[in-house]
Amino acid sequence: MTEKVEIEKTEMTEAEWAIMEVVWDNCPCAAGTVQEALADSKGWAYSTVKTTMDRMVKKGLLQIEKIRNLQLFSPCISQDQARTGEFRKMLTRAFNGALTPMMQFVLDSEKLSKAEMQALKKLVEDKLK
Amino acid sequence: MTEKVEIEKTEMTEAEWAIMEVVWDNCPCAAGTVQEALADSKGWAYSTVKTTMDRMVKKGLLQIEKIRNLQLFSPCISQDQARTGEFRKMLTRAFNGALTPMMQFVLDSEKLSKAEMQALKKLVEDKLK
DNA sequence: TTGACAACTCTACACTTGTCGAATATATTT
DNA sequence: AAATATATTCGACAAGTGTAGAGTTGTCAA
Repeated sequence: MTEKVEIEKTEMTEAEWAIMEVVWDNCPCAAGTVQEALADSKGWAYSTVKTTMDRMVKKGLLQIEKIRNLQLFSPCISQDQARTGEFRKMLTRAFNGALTPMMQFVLDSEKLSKAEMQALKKLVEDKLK
Repeated sequence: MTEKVEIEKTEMTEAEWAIMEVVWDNCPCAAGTVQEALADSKGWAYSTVKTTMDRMVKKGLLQIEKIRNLQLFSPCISQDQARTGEFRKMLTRAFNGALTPMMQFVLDSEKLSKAEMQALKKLVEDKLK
């Protein structure tokens, strides 16, 4: 018998990502909370945020738990899952999925500070032990 | 006097990226060439490809050079620029722009083979020299 | 009970993207 | 020149996204 594995799509638009971040940090959280948290940076109206969040529920990015009359949203995917998704997408697209060339590219093109290089070196060495 | 620097948006959809790759490899190149190159993987009609490419011209991703009645497309941004764009976007979104944490995450979550780790180690060491 | 609010639902609209088919224009081959 | 093959141009339409006002409903203090 074949297990049905749900592979969650973690594709998110900028707006969705912004909302997601607030939800990750304040889970579970109401639409109003998100709206307020993003007021400065985005200036979205309540209904804008709410509409987007409702759509995110439909897409399986968020879920709602209703407490009496209040809707509390929580993420359906962890921040790490989302990070992995973003990373993978970038890797696939821009480097054909190949890690080493990607690393090469980063080392060559992003000008890492000495400190960053040292940190990285340590990371690698520790990992190899 | 202030120089006006055009910062090119490298945002691309999946479809656009696929087309871009063909153009990078066959520059300058006609819409038909792209359509044929993607026939197997995408199965798009000629007009689908052409419409998308025209839109890409409007967005500044491609440019057209016309030879008699034939339009030859070339990229306005290099593959490296696009790669950098993708990478940066991922970094900003998922890691708040911080490189070292991102590296940490990759080392922890992507299961690199011994060989990849060795390769990476070498990359870093060479860079540090 | 009556406002005043806060939260939610509905509807809308413009723009982008994915996808083409049909009509035209141009070139090439009999 | 007529027929054939190519390219290009023009809509078009459905989904998805950004963005939000207006109306409805539930809640709480006076």
